[in-house]
Amino acid sequence: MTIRVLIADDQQLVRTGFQMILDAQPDMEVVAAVADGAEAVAEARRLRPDVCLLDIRMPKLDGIEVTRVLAGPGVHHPLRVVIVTTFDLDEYVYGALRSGATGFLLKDSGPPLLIEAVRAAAAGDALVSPSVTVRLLRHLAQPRRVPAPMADPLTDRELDVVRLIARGRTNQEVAAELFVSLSTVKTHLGSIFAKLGVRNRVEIAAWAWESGVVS
Amino acid sequence: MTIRVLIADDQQLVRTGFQMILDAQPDMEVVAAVADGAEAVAEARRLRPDVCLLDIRMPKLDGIEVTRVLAGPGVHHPLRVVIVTTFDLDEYVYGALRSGATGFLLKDSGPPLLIEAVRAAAAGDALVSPSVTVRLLRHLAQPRRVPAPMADPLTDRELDVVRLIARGRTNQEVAAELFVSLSTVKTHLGSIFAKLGVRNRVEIAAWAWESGVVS
DNA sequence: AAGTCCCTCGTCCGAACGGCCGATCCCGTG
DNA sequence: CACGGGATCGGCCGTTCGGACGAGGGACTT
Repeated sequence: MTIRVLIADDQQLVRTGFQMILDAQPDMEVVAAVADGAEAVAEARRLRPDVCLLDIRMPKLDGIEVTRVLAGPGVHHPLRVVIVTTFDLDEYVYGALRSGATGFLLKDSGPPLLIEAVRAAAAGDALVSPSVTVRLLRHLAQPRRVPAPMADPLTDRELDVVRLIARGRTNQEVAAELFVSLSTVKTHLGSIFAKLGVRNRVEIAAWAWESGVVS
Repeated sequence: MTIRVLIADDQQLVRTGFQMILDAQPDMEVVAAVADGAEAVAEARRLRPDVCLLDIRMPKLDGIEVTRVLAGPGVHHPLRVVIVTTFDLDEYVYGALRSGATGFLLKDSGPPLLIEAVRAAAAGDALVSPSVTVRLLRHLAQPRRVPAPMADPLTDRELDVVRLIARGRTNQEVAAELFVSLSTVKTHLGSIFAKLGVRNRVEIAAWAWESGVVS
């Protein structure tokens, strides 16, 4: 049962390099090597490989968009996709993994990791580059919400206001929902501004989301 | 610069197996191989290895407790710890990673993964077994729901505006940061209101936080 | 060449916001 | 009892926001 692999990268050297590494494995076979996202989609649909190695930076369609098409939600026969990129920017990582990728490799990874990533993807598992994984783990292991002990804590009433503000209510609506007058809401708002050290209601909302007051 | 490794596992065969694999690497050296958690702590403090391979199931102290002692928060000179186990139960995974481990390997992983995991840990990175990673990713990608595929998606420029708005910027400040006029910002705002179906900037912020556009 | 998006910019205007005063009431604590 | 803090109101004023127009240019598709 050989693993059939598709490679998509706009750099010729990368394509051939990956192909040589993978073809040297007895249980792997590169069935296509294309240079842009549109070709990747077409060939993937035609050849139905087990695993797709996709670069992020590609002409026409980038790797994340290709992933969304091939492995995203709602796809009937999703392919395993491993994103391979030079950049490890957070936006790429989360975008890729959200779009349905089952792997994320940096190009500075050695051949062993590439091979293991393909093998893992074929098995339905996922291998992520260690330098990226360490950041994912920090996000996972640090859900502790302690932004600032705040010298002057908000009162209960002020928190009521904060919660409604953070949901997009206007001062009028807050007043109505709390059964107080508009003036009262504005007074509370003033105290909140001072205590949080912010200048407008959107910053209150941002603080509320960050600190977990709303979710 | 050889990587000095400590192995802790209560099974003799596993210890020697790991030791043979790692000692075969030119850049690695096993400095100790112990059979229980108490010994692991003692030897780790005495020899100060670069990486510790810890089993979870061990007499006296289990691998997670050892990790907490050697690499947990508040430790002055934390060691890199890779947890190696036969079981991939979720409790173990999260417990291990929260306690400060920088790697999580299943014993069914091949030697290449073990070697890469040690190398990654020594470099301050983290490698997690693919079969475990895939579950971590699901946890990570799940809360990122897509409430509505949005018939009319935001353009790149509109997303720029959304991100700044969500951080509490005023229209003036957005205009300045994007090098456009106030009118342009307001026009974009209008499109965003229509597309998201919201009525004020705070609801934009709330949408941005919920959808993960900002974090 | 025509059409369609997207980005850009402008004006006018009413509503909402935020800052700054001050004020009353209640309920604790010292 | 006096004091302080929280919650509740009111008025005034300048700034910001948001809606509703119109309009030009650049890029891409047909």
